[in-house]
Amino acid sequence: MRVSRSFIPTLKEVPNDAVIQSHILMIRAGLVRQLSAGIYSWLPLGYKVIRKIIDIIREEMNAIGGQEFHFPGLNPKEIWEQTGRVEAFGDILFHIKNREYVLAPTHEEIVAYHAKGAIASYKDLPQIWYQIQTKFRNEPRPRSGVIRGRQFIMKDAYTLDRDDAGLDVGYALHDKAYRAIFDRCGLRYFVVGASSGAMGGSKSEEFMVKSDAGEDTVAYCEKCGYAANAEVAQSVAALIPHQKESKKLFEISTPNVHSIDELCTFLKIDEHETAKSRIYIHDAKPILVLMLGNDEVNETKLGNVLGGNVRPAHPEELKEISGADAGSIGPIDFPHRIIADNLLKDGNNLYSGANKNDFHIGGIDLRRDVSKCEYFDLRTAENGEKCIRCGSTLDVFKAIELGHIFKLGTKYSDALGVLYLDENGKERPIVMGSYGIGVERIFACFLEQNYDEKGIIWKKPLNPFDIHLIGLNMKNEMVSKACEKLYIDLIAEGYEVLFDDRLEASAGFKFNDADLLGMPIQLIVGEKNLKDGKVEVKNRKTGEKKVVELTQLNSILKELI
RNA sequence: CGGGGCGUAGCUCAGCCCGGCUAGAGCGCUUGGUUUGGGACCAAGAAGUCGCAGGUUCGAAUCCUGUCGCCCCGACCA
Repeated sequence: MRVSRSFIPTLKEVPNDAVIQSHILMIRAGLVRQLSAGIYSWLPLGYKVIRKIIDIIREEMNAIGGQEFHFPGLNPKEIWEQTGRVEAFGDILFHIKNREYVLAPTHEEIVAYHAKGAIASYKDLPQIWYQIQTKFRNEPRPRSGVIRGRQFIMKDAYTLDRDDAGLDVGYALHDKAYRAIFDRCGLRYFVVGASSGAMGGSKSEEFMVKSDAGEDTVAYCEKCGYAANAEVAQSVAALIPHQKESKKLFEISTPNVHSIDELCTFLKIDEHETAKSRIYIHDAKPILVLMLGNDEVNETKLGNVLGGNVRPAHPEELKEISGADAGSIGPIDFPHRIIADNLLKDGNNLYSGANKNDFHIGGIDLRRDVSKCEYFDLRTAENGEKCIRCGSTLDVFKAIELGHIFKLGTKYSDALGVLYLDENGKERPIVMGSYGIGVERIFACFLEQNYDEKGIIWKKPLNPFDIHLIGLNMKNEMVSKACEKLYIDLIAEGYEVLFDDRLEASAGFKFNDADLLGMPIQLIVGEKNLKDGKVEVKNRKTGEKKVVELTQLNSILKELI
């Protein structure tokens, strides 16, 4: 492709709207342009990369027996009402104004609709159906460039099986395909497993890329591979030491002390000598949750421990329940259920609220004074704590979710009546799995992992071109003739070549554009070297430059690419 | 939806607080010329309903009200 005839609008300056690196680079390198919040147009160079990503996905999906579909983006609302998902999606679902249609945010309903009746026998199963298609979600706040858009390309796959054993097989196949896809795309990623108890033992795994631009927080152990969403991640943190002697309980006047920080300052004590109290309402009954020092209650873990409905108590409710307002609540003589974080186990000589405004109690020995207390893991794992599995150090960081595989079960088959006959002639619901990959997210994550201060650093197989051929002074006949020949020859050799044949652009301008666009190899053709029958080969990643004989160019390129 | 910021030329931004001539700069773009190994130089030029609507005023990019859009933080994320 000739630069002089291509639409590759590169930008010198950092666009106002872009904040994260991948977004900045996409816009600066002329890969994408924004149309509206969360809505992007892919420009030719960017779309070339999108197609390469899609090709890889398609190959790996076909390799596990997937059959490619193209389902409509426009769906009858009625089908979505039958599964209750018009309500479940709420404002996220786009509605068409002048007909009873919705824009599909995913396609479980449509898969189930087509499977119904058409798959009538166990002999028709299993099936793997997939598509690579545009999805629509009315995100309340699109952000981070193409990472969270209102319209995006998704590979979504669905398995149809007779039973859970079949589903296990389909799920494992997708796990394998996903690893192959992300490996081939050259991404550094990891897999977060989460067994969601509420779904009846259903399994789900998320494929994540570490990035500050991410929306999920995960805890990850490099050594053993333990990875979990921070909401559920477990860690080993030091218990507070049990002191030999427990003091007696004593009450202290603490006027205007409402937080752990204020209490520590007021009494000149360490945070680890205090226990913070929070009151929740669990199935209409109050419950006191005790945390060490300033640790926050992890409400996801709390919910998992308690089951049922859990919500923080309203400020107005606190006094009636405990006798005090927030800041003075504590476990001593608290008349309802008390649970505490594991770190407080065996704690003594602790300070906490007195259930009387402006008073705290010291000398609390939890074993002695709060004997009915139950202990659970209720805190959020923090960076640097020990891995629950292997004991080495946990990393807690932000991550981008690239893909998600999970076992659906019979939710949609039941709702839509998607049944088949088994060997015994008995009707059974088809067991489904659902598997998604964000195509643009692969793109963005690749950029997040492959750039420097000059621009993008592409590598096979996603690079839009293999070679960036740069004619330094195209008005010089020797240079232009040599470039034209190289362009033809390299293409004939099977390389994808971007040819900067611009007449006017100066050398420096072309170099900087080439570094920004980031093709793996730059082939620089200038008068000086050409006089000696040589050209310069530059490795974009290492910056290494070699002046080589034209006659040896082919073998050198073969080594490099 | 809550909090914050921004909307002036293709891009980045100044001007706005304190209203006043034909609304500016840099980059980019066009034409001519000189250049061509790390974002060249000279000369001439094109380009903006100052987001939109209403109001105040002799006069509004500037003040007021409303509205739309975009970005960031939070909430949300099947």
